[in-house]
Amino acid sequence: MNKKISLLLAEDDENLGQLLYTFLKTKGFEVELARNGKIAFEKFTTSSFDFCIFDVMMPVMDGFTLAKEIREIDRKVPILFLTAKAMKEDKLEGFAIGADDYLAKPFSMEELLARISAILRRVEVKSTEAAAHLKVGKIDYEPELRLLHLEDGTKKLTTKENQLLELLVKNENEILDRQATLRAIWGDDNYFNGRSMDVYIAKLRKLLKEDPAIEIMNVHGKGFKFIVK
Amino acid sequence: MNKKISLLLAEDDENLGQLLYTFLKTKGFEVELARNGKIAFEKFTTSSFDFCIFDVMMPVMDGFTLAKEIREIDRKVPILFLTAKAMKEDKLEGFAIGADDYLAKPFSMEELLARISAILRRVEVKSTEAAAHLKVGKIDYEPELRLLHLEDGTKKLTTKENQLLELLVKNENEILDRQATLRAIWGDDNYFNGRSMDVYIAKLRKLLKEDPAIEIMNVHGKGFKFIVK
DNA sequence: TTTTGCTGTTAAAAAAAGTTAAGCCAAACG
DNA sequence: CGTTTGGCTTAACTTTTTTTAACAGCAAAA
Repeated sequence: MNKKISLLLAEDDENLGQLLYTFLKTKGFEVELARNGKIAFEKFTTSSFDFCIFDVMMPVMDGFTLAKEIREIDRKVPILFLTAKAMKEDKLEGFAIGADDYLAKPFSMEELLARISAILRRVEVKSTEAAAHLKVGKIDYEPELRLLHLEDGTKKLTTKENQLLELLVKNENEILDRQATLRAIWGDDNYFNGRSMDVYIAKLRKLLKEDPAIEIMNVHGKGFKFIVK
Repeated sequence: MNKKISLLLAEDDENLGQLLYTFLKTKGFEVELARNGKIAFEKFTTSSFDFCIFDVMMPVMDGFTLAKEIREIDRKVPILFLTAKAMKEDKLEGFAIGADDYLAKPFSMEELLARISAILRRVEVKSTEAAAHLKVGKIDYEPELRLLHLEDGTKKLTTKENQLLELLVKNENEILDRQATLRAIWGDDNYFNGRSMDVYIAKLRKLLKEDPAIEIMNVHGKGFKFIVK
């Protein structure tokens, strides 16, 4: 699916650092861990990040100084501070620098995640997608516009046709689990929705049959597999 | 250059409401105060706001419900919750809905202001570039003036035409939920209003058809999607 | 091999949406 | 006042999209 969100994490405490690193990784972020502000700043300047999480108290270069430096070169990247003390002055200083949020230790992982999401949701919106064209064999497919360009003209896909084909194509050569797909598109994997899905598989096969290199293969009891030879 | 930032404040407590209202006014915001969620929602649908501050506990319609309704029609507007209890579950629920921040009573005015600023800074960058002003190819739309400039003259939109088009444009490339839209514009999502909306969709399509890059796409059972290719 | 469950396919039914026109009501006009 | 006008809703009919039904075929288990 979408590109992973890259996250710069600056935390000097080994334990907490590892914990956060692992947690955020499992949540699907791409994470860089820096042990102090200086290292973090170097990382920031050499590659690019979508989000920053900084501990305030760190050796060599503290979180505030780091944030100030970064704000000089990037006015927009969201920054979230972690701090041991919930001191109001610190808090205000952080916001003044341009913090986006502030989390006092101890905090729960859930809460951290919730805050990251809250901030990212808005920032992310526009930055994404540039109308991805999927070219498979003779076929040119634009999921965003629900268009399937075939040899004999362009077919406008219906909502369901498009959702299903998009999932199939995005999981090319992998098994698309039947139940998971039903839940994803129909919301429920009951019998009738299953039959409905089979009907749509038949429709897609009919549409795609002009390209013999493409096949929607059934994996009995498991799901379907979109294959390009 | 800058227009005042408009702020929707939903707070049932008379004292706190007045206090916040006055404070925010002096800080240069344009503030609307609503005594409960229902009134707030009506205000939100009739005029437009840059920022929302909602008390969680309110009669008639609580802050969470209000936020949910608003998120259906505006995925981006920042929402900050105020609550008497600093309960973690509440907090998480708020973030899940798409809150941007969360402030537990009692809080200082300074802190409130700091948080508003922190959130706005991020949002503002985008909103200036975006503007509620659509200019695509031949079409130029001014929602505030209800004017649609086409190749062959300017069309004055009616109230409903304008409300619907504005919502569509503001949610460009995203699904505009059918029911939420009905509640936002018609106040009720019954069958007849639904048909009425379909009639307006047809009208808008007819108006916009001169620009082939624009499409109002239907997402069966969900709503409509305004697409600019 | 037989049975059972899963899938392929086509057709019919149902639901949602597209379109056009008629009806209704309130504000503006004569 | 009666009439016109504009905006919105309701109605009627059409088309599209999705679901359900029916039956045939095939795969795996018994």
